[in-house]
Amino acid sequence: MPRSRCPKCNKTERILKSGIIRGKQRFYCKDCNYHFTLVHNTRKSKLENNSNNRPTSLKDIAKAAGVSITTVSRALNNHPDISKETRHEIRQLADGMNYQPNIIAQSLVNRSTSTLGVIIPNLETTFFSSMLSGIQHIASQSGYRVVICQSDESHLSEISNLQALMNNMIDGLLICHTLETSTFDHIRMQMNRNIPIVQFYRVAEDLEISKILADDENGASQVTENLLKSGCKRIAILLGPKYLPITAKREAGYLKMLKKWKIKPDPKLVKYVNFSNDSVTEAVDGWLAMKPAVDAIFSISDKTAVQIIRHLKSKGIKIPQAINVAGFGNEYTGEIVEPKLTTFNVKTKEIGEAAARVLLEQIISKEKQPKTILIKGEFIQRESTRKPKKM
Amino acid sequence: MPRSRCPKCNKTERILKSGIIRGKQRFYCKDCNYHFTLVHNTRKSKLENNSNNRPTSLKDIAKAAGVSITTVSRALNNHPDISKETRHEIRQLADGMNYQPNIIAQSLVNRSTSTLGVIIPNLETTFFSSMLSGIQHIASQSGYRVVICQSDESHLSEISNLQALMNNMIDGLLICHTLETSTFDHIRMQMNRNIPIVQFYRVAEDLEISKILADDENGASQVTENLLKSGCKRIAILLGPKYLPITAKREAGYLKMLKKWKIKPDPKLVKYVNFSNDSVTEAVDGWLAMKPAVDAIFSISDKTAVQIIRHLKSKGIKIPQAINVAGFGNEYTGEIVEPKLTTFNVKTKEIGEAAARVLLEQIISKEKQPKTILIKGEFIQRESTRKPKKM
DNA sequence: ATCCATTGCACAAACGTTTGTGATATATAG
DNA sequence: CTATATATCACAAACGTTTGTGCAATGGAT
Repeated sequence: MPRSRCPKCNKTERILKSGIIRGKQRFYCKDCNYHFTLVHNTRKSKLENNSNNRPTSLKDIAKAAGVSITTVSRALNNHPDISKETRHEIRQLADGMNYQPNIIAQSLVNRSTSTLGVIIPNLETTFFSSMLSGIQHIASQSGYRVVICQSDESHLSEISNLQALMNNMIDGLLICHTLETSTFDHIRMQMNRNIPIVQFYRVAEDLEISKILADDENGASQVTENLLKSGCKRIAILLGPKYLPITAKREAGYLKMLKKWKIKPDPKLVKYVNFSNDSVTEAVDGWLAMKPAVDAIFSISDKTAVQIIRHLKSKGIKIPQAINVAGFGNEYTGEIVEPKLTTFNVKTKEIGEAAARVLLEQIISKEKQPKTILIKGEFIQRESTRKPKKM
Repeated sequence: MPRSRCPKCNKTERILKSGIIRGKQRFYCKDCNYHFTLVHNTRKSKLENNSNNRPTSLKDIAKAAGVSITTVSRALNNHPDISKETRHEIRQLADGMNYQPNIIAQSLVNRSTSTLGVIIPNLETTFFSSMLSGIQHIASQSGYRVVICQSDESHLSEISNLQALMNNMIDGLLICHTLETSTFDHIRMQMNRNIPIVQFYRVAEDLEISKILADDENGASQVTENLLKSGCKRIAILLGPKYLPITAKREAGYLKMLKKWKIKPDPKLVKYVNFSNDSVTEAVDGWLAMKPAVDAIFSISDKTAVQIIRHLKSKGIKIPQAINVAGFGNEYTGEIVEPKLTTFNVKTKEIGEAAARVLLEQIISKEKQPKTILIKGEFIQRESTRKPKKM
């Protein structure tokens, strides 16, 4: 039999039970038509919460200083409305209380997180990690944080990373696509959001966003030209998957230079591989069997070039006397391998820096006009190819 | 002459100007003692704001569905209070409106950002970037983002990065200290916050936080032992700066093994360098001049070991016939250099993974008990040292 | 018909900031 | 002394969520 008292009319008669809600008995006063639950703890023990070890907030400082939250906020942000004395006093207090502004709350109200997102295929090779390093340095100079995701060369992973990042978390995105990525609808879907996106190194030509490119075509031309100048006639070229813009660019540079030298390109000298060890050695062995003999191999990357050098050496083939080998990228191993690798210096760190700069510019200026930047590289003559003859 | 009407008493007499505030004239009604400014635009044109291209929020969905924000939130979070039908209906609507929850707002109310901070000396060497890769993979598996900072081996930069990250931005921190860092007050200052910190690779022994360590002492012992077994008598060791725990550990492992073999350590065989090229070659040249001759050099890192190999080769010294060279770390270049480098495989990626795992565990369980984990490595015999003799 | 339990939703506070604007005290001019 | 300007501060809304709890309708048991 309910002996509860109605909080409104203060009567104990005509009080009926009105169900159990979340484990607690509810009552209903027929007189004042009021539903209620018997609450013992007086509305959250908020005062005890005070001793909770939360970081100090503006509210804490305001209470300590005897001013309003507004005043504290303005004082710390040097707003002219606040007098020099209060400003100083509050800053002292804030320092004393070890105040650190809550960036999350700031982000919420300012609608900006000072954070850049980066999606990159991989971090374990210096080629990519140095790009990231460039990005990070530029970002940090402008007070931006960098959150990174590795796609591990998986298209699906790229998509899920993209979605995870674009949830209001970042002010801008830098992306270098995976080898698998040949469609770009996932990017298009995000382009209507107000978050600028910049592609770097591996880009999709037809998207209307900014791109930072390595000078692939010109680089491939330069490498090819140097091989030609050194007397090579039959230059094989090892490329990546056919659908990659990078592959197309380098092939174009290669062909352009052959044409300039009036050498008829031989399709058998062009092979497309997926970067696996086996596919590389298979391609090389194919060339070795050819007649007339191949006298130079131009490889898509330094990594594969080093592999080729080791493979040739294991077969007793002299480099560069019998075959010239050139790489692309200028990774550190190219300096270590013997003979030292002739290559093209793709300035990876500069690419990262440029990408970050372009992105920051777009974030700050809110300018949407896409921009394309080509980072020039440089040919590096080392020992794995013969020196060009004087012309 | 002011002809304004008081909004309160509706009179036009006895209205005085009362200053200019933010460019607008203010008035003062002597009758009702009321201050006011003439406002033309009726309290912010908020309705126009609606067409603003902000991302859809719960409020938008609520309005479209004709329910409350609470209901939408609960529907999308599968709260049992909401009926299956409404739940489904709202999810449809949300998908249609391309709703993405605002992570910032969620973070604010949940007091957690699902973000890990990483401070690492450098990203351009695979040694560190592979650690980062390990961290990133584990974090991403658990749905955590990773924000990175490079300290560039600068202590001051480490400190400023630390402060920048600890502002409520991250749920936990992973740090690998710089070479310069020998005091740890900046870490201690942050330990009372509720953000767990885990040190990896380069750690401060006396801090009461979790540490992930490479098996330096044991590794150095193993390398030394293998050199001894191959017949070396005078093993020189190149170490980093003296105050680094890593230096101490490796020196200890080296000395321990000498003692076990009853070889009296020669202080001249131990040198401390700062990793610069010059300091390394200087140390090596010093050893080369010694009598009795040094027959093995054990180098603090693979990078310096490769340098040493190139230096010795340039002097025509045969490796390993005249001098054995061993490295530490197992970087990729060790496989490329000739002769291939004997080294100790510090499992960098595993260190990163373990660090992330320990940190995540602490974040989730709120357990504060520090944990120390040793990641075992393995000796790798290659060509730059003689094979151990059968014992 | 009366009482109670369950279901399904809404209200409002809270997270920690920033910021537009109101309000008071004081200074200055006439 | 009166009328206006300035300096300094406070109020309250807003950012987009989550969540404790209130309330009404429905249905079942007595």
